[in-house]
Amino acid sequence: MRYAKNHKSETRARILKNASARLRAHGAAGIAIADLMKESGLTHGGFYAHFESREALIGEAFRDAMKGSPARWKARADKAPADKKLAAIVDNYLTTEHRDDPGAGCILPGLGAEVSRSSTQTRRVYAARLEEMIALVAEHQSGRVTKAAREQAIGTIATMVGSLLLARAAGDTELSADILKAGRRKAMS
Amino acid sequence: MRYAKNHKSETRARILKNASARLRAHGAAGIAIADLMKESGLTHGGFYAHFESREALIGEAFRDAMKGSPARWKARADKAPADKKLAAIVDNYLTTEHRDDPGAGCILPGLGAEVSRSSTQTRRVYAARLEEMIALVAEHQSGRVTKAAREQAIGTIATMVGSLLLARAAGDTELSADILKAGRRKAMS
DNA sequence: TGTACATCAGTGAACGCGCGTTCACTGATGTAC
DNA sequence: TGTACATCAGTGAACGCGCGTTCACTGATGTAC
Repeated sequence: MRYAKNHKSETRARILKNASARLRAHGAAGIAIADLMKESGLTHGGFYAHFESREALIGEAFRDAMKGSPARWKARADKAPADKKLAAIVDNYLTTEHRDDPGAGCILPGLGAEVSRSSTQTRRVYAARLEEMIALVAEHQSGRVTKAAREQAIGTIATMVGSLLLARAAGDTELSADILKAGRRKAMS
Repeated sequence: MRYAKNHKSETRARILKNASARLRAHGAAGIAIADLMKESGLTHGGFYAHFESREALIGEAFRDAMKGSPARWKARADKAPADKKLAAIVDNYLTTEHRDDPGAGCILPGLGAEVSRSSTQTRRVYAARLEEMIALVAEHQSGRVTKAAREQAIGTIATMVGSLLLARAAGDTELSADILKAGRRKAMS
């Protein structure tokens, strides 16, 4: 064979990873096949050897991007001492780095609006991941996962997502720094 | 004259109003000239008698949409008794009606992501309107507009926007209702 | 009062461009015999 | 060992479609003289 055994699956994974970053940074409209393939070191024609269609790719990229946030949150919490797990999640979320690099970060602030216009299946994926995040925050915020803890966790996540959204729109300004700071405090309250 | 004196300006205002609703409901990508003109009762060719370009229209529609939220918040607060002005703003924001009709509502949850990729001018408009909203909330939340009151107001707005974003993505589900409820409580806390 | 011309909101065919998708082809390696 | 053929990831020209934009034209009214 001309290529290593796992060559094709690696190429596919590379395309998917790039698509996932583009999705987070620029939304679905930011995924143009020719650009994406060029970024992945190939020409546009090769795309269809890996994916059924642009639409199918976006579906997969979305699932991939949605997996990222709960995974990163869990990793942050695991590394922090027992009494600082929630703070670790919040403080790593509302940073200027996360604000300025949406392609590497959470998909919720950037894509929430697009999801609300998407298929039922897409929204189920969204809801399932969000529930994971709620459970994770509730666990570290209240110790137990009661109804009240769930409500509090949802409020915290909504504050985090809203703060990042507003901070990103405000760009690199004083207002933006104020938003991140206010969001951190409100989320933990 | 074939038309009333203010006929042209009325037509222009109608196109702009429809564009503003489309912007909030579907983002900039949701504004297609032919569809927009059809909705406004005209054919696509007439568009350029009113606007320089699609890009120019989007800029104006954005400014129009951004004006809406602080205006609506102020109207709600003015109608409420002195001790319930903040609650009036929050409770009217985090409703199923607002969730299900983005075209008539706040532009922040839906368009924040797009704004972060826009021109400096667009972002200045955004920042200016957001400051108005912060001042309005701070006034009704803390009585005075101190630095601490400002921080608290920002947290409240971030919670409102984040909750609406998540609730819209979740659609008309139990989770969505939980988000609206948790958001109302967190925002007021 | 009548004629010729200007005005102007709106029409709809046509153009050009970007982009998703298709498809015949390439070129390197594996396999059959 | 050598020859013919299959395989398969990737190439790049070409196609078709949607959509923003242009432009010659319409048709009703106003104005000049």
